[in-house]
Amino acid sequence: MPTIRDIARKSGYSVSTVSRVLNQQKYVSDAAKEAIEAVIKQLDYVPNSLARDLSFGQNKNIGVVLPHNDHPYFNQLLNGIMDAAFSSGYHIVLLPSEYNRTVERDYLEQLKRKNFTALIFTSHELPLAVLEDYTRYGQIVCCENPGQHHISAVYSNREPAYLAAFNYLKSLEVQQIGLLLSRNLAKSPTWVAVTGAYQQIFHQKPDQQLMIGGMRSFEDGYRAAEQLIARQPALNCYFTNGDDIAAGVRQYHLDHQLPVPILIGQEKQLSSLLLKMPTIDHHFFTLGQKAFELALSNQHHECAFESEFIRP
Amino acid sequence: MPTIRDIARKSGYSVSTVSRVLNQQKYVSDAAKEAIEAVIKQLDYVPNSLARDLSFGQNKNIGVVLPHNDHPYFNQLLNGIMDAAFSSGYHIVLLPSEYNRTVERDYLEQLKRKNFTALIFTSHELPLAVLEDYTRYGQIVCCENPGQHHISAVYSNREPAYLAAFNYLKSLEVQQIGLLLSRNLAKSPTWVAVTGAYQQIFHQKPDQQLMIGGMRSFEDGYRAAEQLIARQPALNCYFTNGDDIAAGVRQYHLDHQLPVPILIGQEKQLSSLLLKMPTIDHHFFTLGQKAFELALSNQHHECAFESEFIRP
DNA sequence: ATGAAAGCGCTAACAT
DNA sequence: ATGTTAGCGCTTTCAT
Repeated sequence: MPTIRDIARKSGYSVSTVSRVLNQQKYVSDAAKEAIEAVIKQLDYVPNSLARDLSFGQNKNIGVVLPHNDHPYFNQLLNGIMDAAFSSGYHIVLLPSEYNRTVERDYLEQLKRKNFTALIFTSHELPLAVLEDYTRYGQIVCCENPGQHHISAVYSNREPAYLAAFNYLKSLEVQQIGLLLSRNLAKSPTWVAVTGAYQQIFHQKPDQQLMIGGMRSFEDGYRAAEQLIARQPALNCYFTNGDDIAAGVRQYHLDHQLPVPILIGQEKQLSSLLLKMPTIDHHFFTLGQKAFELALSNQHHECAFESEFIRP
Repeated sequence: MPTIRDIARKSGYSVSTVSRVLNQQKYVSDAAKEAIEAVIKQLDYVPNSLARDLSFGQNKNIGVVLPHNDHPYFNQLLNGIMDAAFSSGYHIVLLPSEYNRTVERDYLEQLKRKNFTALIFTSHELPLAVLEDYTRYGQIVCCENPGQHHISAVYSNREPAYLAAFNYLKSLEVQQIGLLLSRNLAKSPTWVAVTGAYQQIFHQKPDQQLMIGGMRSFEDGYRAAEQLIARQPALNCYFTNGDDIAAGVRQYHLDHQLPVPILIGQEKQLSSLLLKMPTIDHHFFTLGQKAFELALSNQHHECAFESEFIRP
């Protein structure tokens, strides 16, 4: 592989002049430019990125930490990130965390080693204080409200949409509501927000027996319906964390000659459109785009969107 | 940020000794090791990856070229790749190509610049000869039968499963079959394989009017059913390129009081399990794992699997 | 077991 | 406009 020195020697110019034409800088005569470019073409030369990165002190990689990639939340967010990254010259590195703190910590250490220019946490198990601590080594963006922590963030304010959704169900005079949620943790922000909104509207806590977490797919919804119906045969209303999950619930009802239930989806997947059910749009794609934007910035930013309750 | 020289100075040892303890090499006295590690901890030092990569002549990034990420084919393949990469110390860089040759060419050039150690093409628009040409700059793995081309490859032999599927439909004495396929190109390998198998079993070409390409999702299946039923109201059998697509078709039939059709899915998504329909497992996850393995190897390998027709 | 020094290939400050 | 050279921070050969 020829190096910049080879080009310099063969063209009769110096390395700095070659470097100048490579980087399209000023102060290069047409003659020099032409001669050098000829040699470059002749020797089939391309500059070495590793050397360039070392010299520049950083590479063009943005790490994206995500626990797994089979939930629309991560898919849509990632698509937004990719979309924004596409024409930027930056690369997206996929960093699976599996909700493991040690793994997350390792990625932070890699940021310190300059393996990435910035890190986007689509979700995190580590305390925000830890993330904050690493911001001195590179930009870090998280996807939730960082509260007091000095971390760049993009997130959607979910409460209003949740309130609207429960209000809608209240107006339908439903008796019981199955709550299908994402994480299994009662302390997760989503869980808290949903139960909070529920209480505000119905003036009581949701029935623990009708709550299930860990929902990711159509299949999960199907099985959840099975479980909940066993506990409460008359159940015919579900608030779910995804359109596909709702579709699974619906399928279970259909398959077992139960009346089609009242459903609320989330993520605004196209299935909600087809099944004509209400959904909640958290604007994850847009969030992803914004997250990437913040990752490139070196200032602190917080960017809040508003989730939207959508009736068919 | 402290460098290896700082550690050397402060510990009283030389740079090379420090390097030895960093890389856990032999020939370091316990005293030296201890002293050096103390200083490392004290100064909160970590080695710089950029410098390391330059010195080593390559980084630990594997680029994965994929046209888009909303088809289970790519998702499952990617999951397999990620799974294999997870504990390897290598990173997966997502390289969206959008079926664009110029973009693909650019990724190949980046391989040449040593921006990646290897490249996996889950799909490619560029001729295989071009990919082959770039193998001198790093390992390249493609996900189809490379034929005469000297490129490492993983793929699944689809024909037997297609034959089995059509045989199954024949045994059911279906009159017409809607064919829902992936790409819109009549020359794509899949298209050729499917129509070939069809002809072998039914001794005639499939009806062009009942073929639709570009299927990616539940929604696509739903709309395709709509179109095909308009052309052929009695249609009640579909061979599809995905379980979700089949699910969409089924939904259309249900929503329009049409009898539930005979369906064959693909990709062995869980929906086929729930909907109790036959499917074809191309083992994409396994393929992905293998693709990553080959990416790390510097020899030429080809690895063929066998697709599997699965009856519920 | 330890150290000195020569790269790795490029950028950029400085000199001419 | 062009050239010289000192880094960037690490690994590795070759001495000792």
